[in-house]
Amino acid sequence: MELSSPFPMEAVAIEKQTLHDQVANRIRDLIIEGHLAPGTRIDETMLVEQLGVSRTPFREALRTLAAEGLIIIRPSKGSIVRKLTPQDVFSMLELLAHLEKLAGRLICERASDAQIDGLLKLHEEMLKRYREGDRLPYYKLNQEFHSRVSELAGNESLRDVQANIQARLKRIRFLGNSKPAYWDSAVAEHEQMAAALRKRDGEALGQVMAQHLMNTWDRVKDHI
Amino acid sequence: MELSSPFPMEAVAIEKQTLHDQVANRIRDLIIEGHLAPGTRIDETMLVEQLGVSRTPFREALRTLAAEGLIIIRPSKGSIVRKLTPQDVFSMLELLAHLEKLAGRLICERASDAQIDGLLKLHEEMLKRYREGDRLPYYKLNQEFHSRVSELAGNESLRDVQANIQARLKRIRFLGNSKPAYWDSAVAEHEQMAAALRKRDGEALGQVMAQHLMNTWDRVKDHI
DNA sequence: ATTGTATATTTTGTATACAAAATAAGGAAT
DNA sequence: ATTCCTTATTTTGTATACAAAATATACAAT
Repeated sequence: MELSSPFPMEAVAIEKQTLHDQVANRIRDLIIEGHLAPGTRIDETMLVEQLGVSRTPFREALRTLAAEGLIIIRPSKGSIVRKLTPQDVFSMLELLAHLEKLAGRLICERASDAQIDGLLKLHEEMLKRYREGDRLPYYKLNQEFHSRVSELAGNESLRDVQANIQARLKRIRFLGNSKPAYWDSAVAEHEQMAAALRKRDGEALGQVMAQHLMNTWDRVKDHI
Repeated sequence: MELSSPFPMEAVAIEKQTLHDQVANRIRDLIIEGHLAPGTRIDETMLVEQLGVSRTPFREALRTLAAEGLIIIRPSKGSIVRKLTPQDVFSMLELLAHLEKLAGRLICERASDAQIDGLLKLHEEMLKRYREGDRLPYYKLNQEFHSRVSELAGNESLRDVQANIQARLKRIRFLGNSKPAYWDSAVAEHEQMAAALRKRDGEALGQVMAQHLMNTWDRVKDHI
């Protein structure tokens, strides 16, 4: 069923940022870093004041964030930071599992040796952080690893969807790494990924990645 | 690897529409129905006049559409209707193939008999239109069929992503049904889906659906 | 004719102002 | 005290106004 992608990859141009974009980024960070907790009402007057912009770009930013699924706009009743139900998280992880399974298979077919090498380097970095017990850097490298796998799969839509879901799950997954035992098992799974990568065994890689994501459900489900 | 979803399905409330939403819907229709061709610049002054709204809700609608991938906002240079490159379409179909493969597997596990029956009824409807040569109604039922498969898979994220991609491909897929031979083969594939559905054979259903989508690439690729 | 440059016009981005809706506050009646 | 209703106050939605940027136009110099 698989077709090898008939298109090469290409670079993207850098665009200038409008106020709207900056505001969207700022709010996104506030949400992801937990300064705006899920369920919190988004106080326009306050935030507009705090960010020093007028309501027009601010509200445009809200539309963007709503479309991304980070907030919910209730007509005439204000916006709130979206609170993920267990159902939401499960469905996102289930989907992500399949997306990354696909990505895993595809990179083994499509990525260059150098690119695979880059992934393995990233993996080594992660291991180092793990051994030294540096949770935050590990976490960031982990995000980077998964993003890059999706990136290198050579399917832009896949990358976009993965990025969106990963962003929305960011906070929750961070919490999931709290228990040491959880971290150990996650690292073990990453070791398996690295092994599959070295062999360019797409089937195995996909399998491990999917399993990894479904295990993530077990690791995070009590934190919701 | 598969877990059966630990959550039941539930109904959703109906929300009132803001002006912004109405405008977004209107423009979406204009794009999907081809009144605003891909690549076309979106003339704010003209459309705002035509729709009888001010620029504020109009521009908010643009943000929403941009987040959905239907238009592209180039800062200070206006918005254009997004033109899909062959790469874009391929990547969307490749992804869609995997999403619907997953959906096919899941409905066989999770959907009720009545729901599967509903799908088969829809299929019969489609056949009738096919035999009578009514392309447009067939096309609409087809969209409905694929949407409902994703709906019944019981994974909200999957449904959302499928809906988004399907919407963006709407026009192009319509064009793909032009040649009679193409239509014949698409219907043949749908017959296979129905057969798998009747047996609740998720593996087979997923397989056919994925194949169906990859064949769609062949059916549409010359229309881009 | 072509290129370049200066000026006018249009288009886009943001702020403010006003209207409508929702929420909160203040009593009166039970 | 609790419920209901009425009236402020706040919050949200939309329109308009102004600023900045981009594009088009006109004209001169080569």
